[in-house]
Amino acid sequence: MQDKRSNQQILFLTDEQLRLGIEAMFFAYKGITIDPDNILKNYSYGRAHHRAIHFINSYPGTTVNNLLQILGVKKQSLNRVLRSLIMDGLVEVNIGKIDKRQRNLILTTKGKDLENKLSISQRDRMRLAYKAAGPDAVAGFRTVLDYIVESNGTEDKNEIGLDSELLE
Amino acid sequence: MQDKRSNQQILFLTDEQLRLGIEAMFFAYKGITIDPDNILKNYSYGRAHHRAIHFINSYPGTTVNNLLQILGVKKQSLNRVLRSLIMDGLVEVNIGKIDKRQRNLILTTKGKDLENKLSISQRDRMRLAYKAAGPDAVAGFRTVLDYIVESNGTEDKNEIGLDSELLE
DNA sequence: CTTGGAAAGTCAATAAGACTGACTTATGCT
DNA sequence: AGCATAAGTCAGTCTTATTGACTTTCCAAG
Repeated sequence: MQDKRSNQQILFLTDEQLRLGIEAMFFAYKGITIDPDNILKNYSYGRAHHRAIHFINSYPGTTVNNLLQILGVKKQSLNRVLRSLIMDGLVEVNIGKIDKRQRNLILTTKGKDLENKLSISQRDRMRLAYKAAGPDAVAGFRTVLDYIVESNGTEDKNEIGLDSELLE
Repeated sequence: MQDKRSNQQILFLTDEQLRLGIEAMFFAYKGITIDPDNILKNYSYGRAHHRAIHFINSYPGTTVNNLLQILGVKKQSLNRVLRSLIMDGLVEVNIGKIDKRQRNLILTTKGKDLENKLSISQRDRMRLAYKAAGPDAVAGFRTVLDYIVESNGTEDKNEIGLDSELLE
């Protein structure tokens, strides 16, 4: 019996290996949110504000409904966050050119400044890890993450569309 | 100029690449928590209960202080969660053999059953991603995660010690 | 053997973030 | 004209986490 080993063992898919992977995700996720969390305290903002700022920056001109789908929260939750960001002058709201019911969200200069401050702290941490791990490990890292995300089904990251036409 | 490319480009450490990595972490973390979250609803438990169950399972006989350090929460937060798990018969508390002030926490059979139910749903998802990505990608995945976790400083995952001597 | 400190547990008040449910306003589309 | 959609709102609830203060039990050093 040469191939007595199961496929699981060959691929290191023992329960213990999987458990360690899950645990590593937990600690790593904590790691990349610590710095932004501390920065946000000075603004009386929380992680919810960060997520909104992050994705409005990534998809400028995104609509409220798009954002709701990306973040996976109810509009009442997002609205409270969005309202404070708008009132504080970090997010600008533009009535949709094509569909006037829609609101296209973009970051103001002030909003971009905070986004930059937050993402720099995260990127610095990621950069160190990427550099230490090397290009091949990074490629594998991204591959596995993408497969995990894919397994969320197509309900997420679906139709996020930049809709850049709507902006101008 | 043959080496006009910066090291960043060579290692794919552009801001955009880093941003995508951070975003992938967000969606992947969401992915591996969806199934447990849904299961926990049926027990009127939340993610905090899951974390407690997970780490008591990983480090049987861990003390309350250990758990507080691992989870990074205040004892008032943990206590509420722990109390319900103890009252529901999922966690057993044993007075420390060496230091009677300490409480060593272990899962009961009932607790292990729920832990298993929760971790199976997560492992299934991880296993699929691991299988699809292949062994090399998995190795890289773990390498990068470990470096991110390391950058948390030594305050985390420090002195988690199983203290198995304390158990019997 | 006393005293200071550590481990655990508790009570109370507060806050962020998310939820459900119900409802309004404005606009698009048929 | 009438229904559906996008957005916004009000109200109430829940979970998780926070700070602050305090008690009980026990260890350990003087």
